[in-house]
Amino acid sequence: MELEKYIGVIVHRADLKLNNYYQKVVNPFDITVDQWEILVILWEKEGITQKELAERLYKDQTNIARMLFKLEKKGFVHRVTHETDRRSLRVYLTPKGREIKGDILAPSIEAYKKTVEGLSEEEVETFRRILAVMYNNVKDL
Amino acid sequence: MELEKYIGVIVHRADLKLNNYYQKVVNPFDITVDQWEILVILWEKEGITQKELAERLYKDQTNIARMLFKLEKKGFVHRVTHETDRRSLRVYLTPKGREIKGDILAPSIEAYKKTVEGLSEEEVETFRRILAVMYNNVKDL
DNA sequence: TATCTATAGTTGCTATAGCAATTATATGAT
DNA sequence: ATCATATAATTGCTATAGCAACTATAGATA
Repeated sequence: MELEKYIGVIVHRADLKLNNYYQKVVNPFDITVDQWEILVILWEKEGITQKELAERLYKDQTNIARMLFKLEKKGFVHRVTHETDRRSLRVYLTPKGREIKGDILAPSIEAYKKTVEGLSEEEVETFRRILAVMYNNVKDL
Repeated sequence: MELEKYIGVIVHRADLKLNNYYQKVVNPFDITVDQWEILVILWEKEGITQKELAERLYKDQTNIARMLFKLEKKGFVHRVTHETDRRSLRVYLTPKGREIKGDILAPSIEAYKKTVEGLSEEEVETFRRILAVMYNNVKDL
């Protein structure tokens, strides 16, 4: 069977290219795409724990911790021990972290539009639906 | 804009899950998914250079070199200096590398079938087409 | 209360991704 | 033939992914 027939292969290639492009979009803000994902969640709701952040982003707690460490080092977030559970850390934005929210939205939406250029809204929806089916097909295997 | 609307975000999540599943499929053969991709190409044609392999797989030459080093260490491939261009290395399979071809095909096809379960062949084709459009939309940005 | 178990986070390890710089070899221009 | 440029591969660096092991704290139970 040809390599390009495998869904995993073509999705992986597309993922790399998409990530590459999105990285260029957020580069001016001195963050990575994954760090941007964390910020998107925090812009919506601060004070959640690392574990909650990991669950919300479907990412490994280990990596969330490491990304937050970098975001903290760069001055975008700070972490505070949970008042009633001293094992947990609550994550908050710094002024610098809140500041870029407004600047990053327009280029983000622009990036989305460029991604789906030439496709109808219906096609994009179809794509989402099929991708979700595939995701669910393999997620517990 | 919600995180899950971004194509890059959902494709990335799907990619991780797919890779995770495919890794489990090739685990019994002591290779990674990316090493499997290299082997698929070599099963079709041996003696190509690392550069050609990188181009064929749309991967970085740097990483191809490192993956081949690991495949060589594990005894699946060996590399020979090109006769007329001593900068290049031709990659060949070892008997061990050829051997697993037959054993890995069935589980690979099985994995494909599980991935597209519940989808018509037409839906999968639509998915491929839309993914290709998105890929081309961002590949040179 | 003492202990056992579960949980949040961290550290260490290995994998790929991709970029910059380096080395060795080829090739084209003078 | 010599020198400048291009190319194949390697090395080094930083990023995420994910697993196992470890630490500290919470919560449940005897």
